[in-house]
Amino acid sequence: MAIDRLDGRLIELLAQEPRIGVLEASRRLGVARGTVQARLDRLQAQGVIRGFGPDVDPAALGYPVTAFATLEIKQGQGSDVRTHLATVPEVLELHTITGHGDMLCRLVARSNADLQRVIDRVVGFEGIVRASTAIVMENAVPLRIIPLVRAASDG
Amino acid sequence: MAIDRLDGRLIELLAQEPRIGVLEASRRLGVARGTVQARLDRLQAQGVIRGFGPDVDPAALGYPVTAFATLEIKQGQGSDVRTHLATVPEVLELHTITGHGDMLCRLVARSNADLQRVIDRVVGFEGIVRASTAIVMENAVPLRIIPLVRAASDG
DNA sequence: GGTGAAAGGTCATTAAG
DNA sequence: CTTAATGACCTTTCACC
Repeated sequence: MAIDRLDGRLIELLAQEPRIGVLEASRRLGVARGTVQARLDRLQAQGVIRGFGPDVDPAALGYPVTAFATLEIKQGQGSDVRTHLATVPEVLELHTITGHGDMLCRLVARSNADLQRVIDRVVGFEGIVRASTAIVMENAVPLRIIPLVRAASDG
Repeated sequence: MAIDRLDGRLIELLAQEPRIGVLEASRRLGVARGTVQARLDRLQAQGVIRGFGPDVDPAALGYPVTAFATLEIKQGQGSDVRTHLATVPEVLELHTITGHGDMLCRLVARSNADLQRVIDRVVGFEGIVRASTAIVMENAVPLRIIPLVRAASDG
């Protein structure tokens, strides 16, 4: 189940230089090409590596404002709220969290003013009782995974 | 600055099938190779596409528990807290948010019991006054970007 | 458009758990 | 004995000029 040292180094290498191929990776890691290929296949089969999709920056798309909204949901309306929020493009992710029918969602907007429009659309749904929004001022630690990979592979 | 319809379709295509090359992408989109290559170069130069790093699933690494912690920071200790949290592998991201010296961080742990260890390590720092943690029960909408890309390219 | 290179697959051999 | 790594070979496909 867990990944070993070589898996960890492979993931790190791919994260740092995504453009290198299997052959180049095998050279860098000092192992055979087939080994890298087998590891990659296994990591993807296990679901450790979900894919290699493009990493898109919302700010560069014109949405420089990020916010987190905590939503209080009316009993039994969770499913409807999920469906509703999934239709809002500015909702980048949504979690149900511990607490009395609470959800947490990540939003982006074109500006602070535009955030009002987004929030109105988000909470404009009968199942949502209350919403509390926190605007992100600085992304001190951008979403990262490498340190965790190191920890998981006892690197 | 903004992306057009073709950019949007290209990003979508790459998100759905990351393994396809420039040539195959040009066939699917019905445009010339050079066009796709130029668009890709421009999108990366503009920062819209940050890269094609591997998308790693923390759960598959053995960290199935996710939580969000809101931290209240002592005045003037923000920088030290950032440095401290950056050393904790289980801290996947950290934001400074609106509110009285507040930060929001995303954590993962091996189990609910292990979460206690992670939180202890996170808050075991003098600059942190108070911490409030919400455990994620269900990731109703996984982190996504395609709907926003569609909206940005008026797709 | 042509060409050098790499990806992806299969195989037998060898090493290690 | 089972699993994994290796190096060799092959064909298709792509990236670059």
